[in-house]
Amino acid sequence: MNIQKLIDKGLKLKNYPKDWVIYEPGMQPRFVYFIKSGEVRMVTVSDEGKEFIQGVFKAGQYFGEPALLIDRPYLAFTIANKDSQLIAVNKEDFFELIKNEPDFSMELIRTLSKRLFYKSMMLEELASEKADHRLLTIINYLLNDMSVGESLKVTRQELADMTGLRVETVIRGTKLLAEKGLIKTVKGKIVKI
Amino acid sequence: MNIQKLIDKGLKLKNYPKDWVIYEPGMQPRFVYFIKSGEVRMVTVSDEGKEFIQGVFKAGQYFGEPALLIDRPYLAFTIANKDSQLIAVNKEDFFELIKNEPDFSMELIRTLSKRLFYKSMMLEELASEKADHRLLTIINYLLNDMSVGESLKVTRQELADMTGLRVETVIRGTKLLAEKGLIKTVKGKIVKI
DNA sequence: CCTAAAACATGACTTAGATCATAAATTACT
DNA sequence: AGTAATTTATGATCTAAGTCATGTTTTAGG
Repeated sequence: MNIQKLIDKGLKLKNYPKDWVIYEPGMQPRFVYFIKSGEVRMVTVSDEGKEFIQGVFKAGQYFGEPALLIDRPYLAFTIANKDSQLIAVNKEDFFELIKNEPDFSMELIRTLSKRLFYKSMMLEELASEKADHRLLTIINYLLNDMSVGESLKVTRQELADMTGLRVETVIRGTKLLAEKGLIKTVKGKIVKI
Repeated sequence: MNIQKLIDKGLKLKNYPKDWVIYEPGMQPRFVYFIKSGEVRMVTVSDEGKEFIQGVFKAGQYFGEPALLIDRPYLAFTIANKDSQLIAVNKEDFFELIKNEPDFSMELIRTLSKRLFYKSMMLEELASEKADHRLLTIINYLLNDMSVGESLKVTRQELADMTGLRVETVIRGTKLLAEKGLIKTVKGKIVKI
């Protein structure tokens, strides 16, 4: 979906400062959010306060549709990772979009499929694989759309929050993977080879 | 999607006996499968042979679209749980369906959203919660669309394969949950209250 | 450039759940 | 009904990863 199109339709941009909570678990979904600029993370938090990163969304992407489409309260927090500009599209407008923009409908199906694929992969990992395997899998996933020499700009804590592990375990794990030559690190940063 | 409609279009039903493997990880997706009758389970298997149930599909449902839509090899096995009748719809026909049956497109979006929702919930569980919490969550999920007094017809092993736990852990866990009154069991069977 | 904060590191100890082994209870089948 | 196969049950270890405590290094901001 072209963000400009939404703006042309008269939808308003809104600014969200870094760390702003866009929505919370339990809230009834009213909008789908399109990202003009910035970055948003979607996290669930367990009773004991442990965070799990369900996804990260960047400029050009949108989030919040599944809950809206099946009419169930959100189950995650979405929080601005950086200062961000979003367009909140309400239910009716979103359904209009699906109906009247045939390309969008197809694009949405593909997007949902991609996310489903990622979640299936992660589920298998969390259910069956041990720490190092899990770690290697997301690292490779994150490195996938990067160019050789580039380094991952995620912290060990974030890797922990994506894998359900603890920082210490991630630290020890990356070290081990680097020793085994399965990943390359330069001054602690994980680098694409 | 109405299965009858597909049959009317001239698509052929095919029989799959119980335990038949419909597709395997690594295969290039060519079809979306609609279930006329029977039941299919989708499982991933780790290197050490541990199975994880990604989903169970029943009559009227379809499976295999995500991989097809994003053109990536399957990552799970799909296996007939019972003798089943399926219709394999090829890529072109499936895209036709999306384009020309406006209701189907919307239905597909909803279906994908629902599955995404379930996977997000399970990811949070596997990443952050401990055994008993995980157990209680799927048990409640499974009990959800059942009527009071009815009993779950899944084995402890299947619960284990849905939660990433081991049978023994599931057995001890359900016992504990029953003692705490969080679930009700009758002769080992978990019963909806 | 200097300081504070964030991120990374490492050792010691604890624990939830896996693993292994063995048996009782159900269920399914001839 | 009787036997085999599956499922449930339970105790005894074992171990990967969590937890806690205390550094060191890197990064960011004035």
